[in-house]
Amino acid sequence: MSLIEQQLPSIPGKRYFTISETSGLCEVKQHVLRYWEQEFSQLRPIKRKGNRRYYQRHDVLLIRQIKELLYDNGYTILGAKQKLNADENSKQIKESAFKDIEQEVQELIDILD
DNA sequence: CTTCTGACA
DNA sequence: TGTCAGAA
Repeated sequence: MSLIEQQLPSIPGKRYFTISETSGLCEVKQHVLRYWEQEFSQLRPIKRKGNRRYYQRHDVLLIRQIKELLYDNGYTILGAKQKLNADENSKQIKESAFKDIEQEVQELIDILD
């Protein structure tokens, strides 16, 4: 989406990534990743044996997005949270709007038949 | 050897 | 956010 995102290493075709790999993939320190996990409810890597974190592609993408908001567009953590929640809401709104239109189209089709 | 938690600067 | 200790 943004210029900086293009510069980060592309995500390998693996399913899970250790915190070490994720840190490298996103260029965000490990302890920061753990901290963000407390701040952003959207960020929830699955935990396995020994409480080790395993991140998936969407986690990596989310982290990159958060990093972009925080480091590149001077958002505060609170602002970034609100931004992400707003995006999530508009996404849901668009989805429900799509369903409504889909419904109306179907009704028009029925009328034409 | 890597990662985790908790504590403290 | 950075760093360290001690455990797993």
